[in-house]
Amino acid sequence: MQISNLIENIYPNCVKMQKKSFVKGQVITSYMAKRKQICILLSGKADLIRYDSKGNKDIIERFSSNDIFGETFYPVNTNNELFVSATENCEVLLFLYEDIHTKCKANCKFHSDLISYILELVLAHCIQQNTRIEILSKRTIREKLLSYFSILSSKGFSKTISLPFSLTNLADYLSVDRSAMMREIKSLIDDGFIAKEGSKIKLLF
Amino acid sequence: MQISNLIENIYPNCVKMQKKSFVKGQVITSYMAKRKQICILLSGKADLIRYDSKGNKDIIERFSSNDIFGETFYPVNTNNELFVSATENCEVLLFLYEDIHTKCKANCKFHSDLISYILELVLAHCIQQNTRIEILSKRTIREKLLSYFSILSSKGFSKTISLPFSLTNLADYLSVDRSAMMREIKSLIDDGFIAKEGSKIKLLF
DNA sequence: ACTTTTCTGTTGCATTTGCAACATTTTTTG
DNA sequence: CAAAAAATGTTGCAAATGCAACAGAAAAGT
Repeated sequence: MQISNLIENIYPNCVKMQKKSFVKGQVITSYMAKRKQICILLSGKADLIRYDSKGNKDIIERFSSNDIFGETFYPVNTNNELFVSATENCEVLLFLYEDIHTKCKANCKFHSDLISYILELVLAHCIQQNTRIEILSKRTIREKLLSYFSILSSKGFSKTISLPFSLTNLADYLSVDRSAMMREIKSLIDDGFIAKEGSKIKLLF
Repeated sequence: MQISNLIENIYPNCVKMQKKSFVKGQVITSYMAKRKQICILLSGKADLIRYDSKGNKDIIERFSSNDIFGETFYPVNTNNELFVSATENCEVLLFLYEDIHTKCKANCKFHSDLISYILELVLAHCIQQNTRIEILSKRTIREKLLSYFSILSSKGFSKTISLPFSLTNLADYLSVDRSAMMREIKSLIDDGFIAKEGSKIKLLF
């Protein structure tokens, strides 16, 4: 299914959707407690951000093409402010959950296609979340690294993998201290579990 | 929306659904790589289980009433066997993703109601997953406990919370060693962050 | 009511981890 | 191209954590 087809056919006839562009650094949306907004990132990259009680910037989630986000997916209280900020130029589709949930009068084909499409995106999101939970559930950095590498390896059908992001970001994804992770990577190499050439990693098990 | 209404109206006219009962200990379903099954737990409790390479039982997820699961939500490879086992007597609704995704000929109301209902369940699931990720992302047991308690507190609009499961299960949910968690709970009490009476915990911050 | 299982609570110890601080290399940007 | 910013790599050290092992309390099963 092509989202671009859907958008052009459905908008503005049946669902109130907005397609907006944002430049790097711009705030795409703030999460509001009572609203139920859904956003689909058509292109670009963005971060879900919170400033904690001490004022530290906290990146909660990173979004790229075809990711779906918005307060509908995230628990929002009145006492924590969450917002999504573009880290690259972005194109975003914005609408409200109730506008797609409540059927249009015509019970039109595009409307139900849109719901199916959204369901598909959400399911893909679930799988990603479950993968992350599985990794975060591991008790040691070594186990986290190994299960992350294994998953990448089986996805790419190869014992040699190239990391999709920097080691700094990997440490964030695994939610561990970067220097401790570097130490563990070295130790994995020393113990003969992996070999590393630049950003390519070869699994030896 | 009442799922029971939906089931009685939709079945067996448009979507191939099965409503099955399982007794405690029975296997509800095994996750298969190519299939896309969706299950809705109508009543009872069940665990998503894997046996790791050493044969250790690994509880990946715990389901209760109105939880939605199945291989559609979880990354499945051919080399790891996942299955869902009833820990209490269960009633489960089973169907295939393609059977609801592909619209029925009649484009019937029940069909699209079902999709909306599933979307709602999936969104609830997403919020739970995001909550868990947020907690697992914390670096220390203390932070994990405090953020878990805070979330429970804001959900229940009260500084006094009662844990929804045993301390043993809480340690699993936080993915930390139980004895280390007990030590940290004691230390939180000593430092005046919380007070504890049986399974009730009072936040003092 | 008795037995068995699960849960709670505790401790010592070795290991892992986060933290801070730094030098070097690579990448980005004006 | 030069300057600034980000990423990589490394280390010492204190603190946090997992692990193992145990005893008593509570809950569940027969």
